[in-house]
Amino acid sequence: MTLHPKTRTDLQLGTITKALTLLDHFSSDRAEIGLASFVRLTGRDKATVRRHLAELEANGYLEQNPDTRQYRLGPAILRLAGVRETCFPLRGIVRPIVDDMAQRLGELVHVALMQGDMMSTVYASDPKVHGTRVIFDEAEMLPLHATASGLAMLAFGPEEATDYALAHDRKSFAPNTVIAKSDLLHLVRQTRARGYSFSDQYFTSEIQSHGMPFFGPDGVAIGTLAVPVPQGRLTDELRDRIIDELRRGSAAVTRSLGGTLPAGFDPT
Amino acid sequence: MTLHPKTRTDLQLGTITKALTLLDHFSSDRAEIGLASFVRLTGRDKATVRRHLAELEANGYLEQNPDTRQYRLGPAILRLAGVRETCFPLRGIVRPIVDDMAQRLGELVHVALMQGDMMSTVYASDPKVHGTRVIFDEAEMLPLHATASGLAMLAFGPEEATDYALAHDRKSFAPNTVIAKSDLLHLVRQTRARGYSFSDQYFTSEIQSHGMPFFGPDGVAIGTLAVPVPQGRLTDELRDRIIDELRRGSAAVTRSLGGTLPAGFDPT
DNA sequence: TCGGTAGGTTCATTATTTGACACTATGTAG
DNA sequence: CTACATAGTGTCAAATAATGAACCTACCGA
Repeated sequence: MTLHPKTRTDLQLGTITKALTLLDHFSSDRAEIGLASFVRLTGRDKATVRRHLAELEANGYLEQNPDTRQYRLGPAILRLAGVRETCFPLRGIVRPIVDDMAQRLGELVHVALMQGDMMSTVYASDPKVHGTRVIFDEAEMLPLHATASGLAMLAFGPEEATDYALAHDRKSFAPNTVIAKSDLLHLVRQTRARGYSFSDQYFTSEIQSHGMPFFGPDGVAIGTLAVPVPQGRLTDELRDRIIDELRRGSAAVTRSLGGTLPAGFDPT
Repeated sequence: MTLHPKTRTDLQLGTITKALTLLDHFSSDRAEIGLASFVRLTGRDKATVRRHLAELEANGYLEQNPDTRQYRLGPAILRLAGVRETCFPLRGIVRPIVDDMAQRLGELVHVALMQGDMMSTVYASDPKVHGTRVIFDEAEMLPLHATASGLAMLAFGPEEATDYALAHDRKSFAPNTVIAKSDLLHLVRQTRARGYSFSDQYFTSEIQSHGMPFFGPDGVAIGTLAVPVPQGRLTDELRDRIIDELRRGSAAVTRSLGGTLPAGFDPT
């Protein structure tokens, strides 16, 4: 046994990963990306990138806009998403629960799943009752260290995630983003102790957010519920209602997914 | 040197294609697939398959069921589908149009997109008014030569698709499936001439189906609308109504997508 | 105990991928 | 017109990454 702890500079990229990484550059803001842009984004050679793009396109994961010659996500993805949702209807399960929460709170409620070292949105329910609303991009990936969802995940999710988040450099997103390792550790412990996470403009200015995890069959968190609120609207009373809704929502989602709440997590 | 003369019939598949092909084996019936099953399905070496699976999993395209150790589609796909739908909201555009059609007809209406040498379902609207209904698997890929959607595509889609479908062996799905090249060509010409396709139990016994394409900016078909009906329910009157709805639906979808109807296609 | 299944790993060999460079072609802004 | 951006093709030597046979472990039923 070599004792090298996970020292790998983690960049042993296979061809598959290199190609799939290309797809990650798409977002709501970047619907279409051209060859030259990909070359700049990845730093790889143009010929290589082109080969990858061509192969992804041949498989339906990309398609080319005939006018601009830029690439966009292809229909194969829709099909796979359909299969996934048919077989494992997370979104469908979560939706009624979250819609109810949003309705009662009058605030946006947001569901995210752990994915690699980020979180990806599964569903967001906006009750649309206030004039000022949280602008939310469903396609954006959320960092673990700077969001209420992420903190809840770090506190109750798989250990590897916490280790990773602590070991790597953290980007700053807003003036309040917590970067220092000791501070982050403190936040995680605090989150574990009280059962919910709180982000005070860690990710977005003027947004405060509460988060709580839901759990898989082994009592490890697999995703989160979160309620972001515009700064200033958050009163003590609203906070209490949010925590209460999160508790009930977390239990409901966990139950519906066939998961189990871990011993230390008691949504009294 | 042992030489089993490699009877390689397959084309030069890149690593990326090999890996992505693994994902295609998932469907509503096959929600989870184990390593051994993949080996059987693909005929490739176990170690190779395992590496591909691992790399797909690392990127979130697969995840492993902790209990069974089988693989299922992962959350990355949901995210990409979200981006795709945000940027290019085909499903959202198509839904109201198709819902209306289904409502008026009282029959299932089905939207599919061309993808490679198959068609994949984008949306299906079931008005649920009859006792007997068409059972429809949204996740299934449809062959070009044996469905109303496929025939409409062959008649009005890119030439390459027709060439490919005619050049390759065709599978039989039901007693009526058309296999012979000359017969298929005849069907395609007929479809072109009258502007809609008709499948009399080519794909599924007891199902008759009418189809019509919708078009992209260049006047080439990019997808289809189809109305499958249980055999016996299809009267002349219903057929006329279906054709009429298809005509209007095809025009509406084409318009909404910013496409143009080709010169020869006149939905009078 | 055996035999069959399953998931997962190792490592030397090999062949696929890679990137630099050169070249075409189209579009567009000055 | 030039100058510079874009997309795309082709070649080829070098390096890296993919490969498959064999091996290991664990589980299950007889």
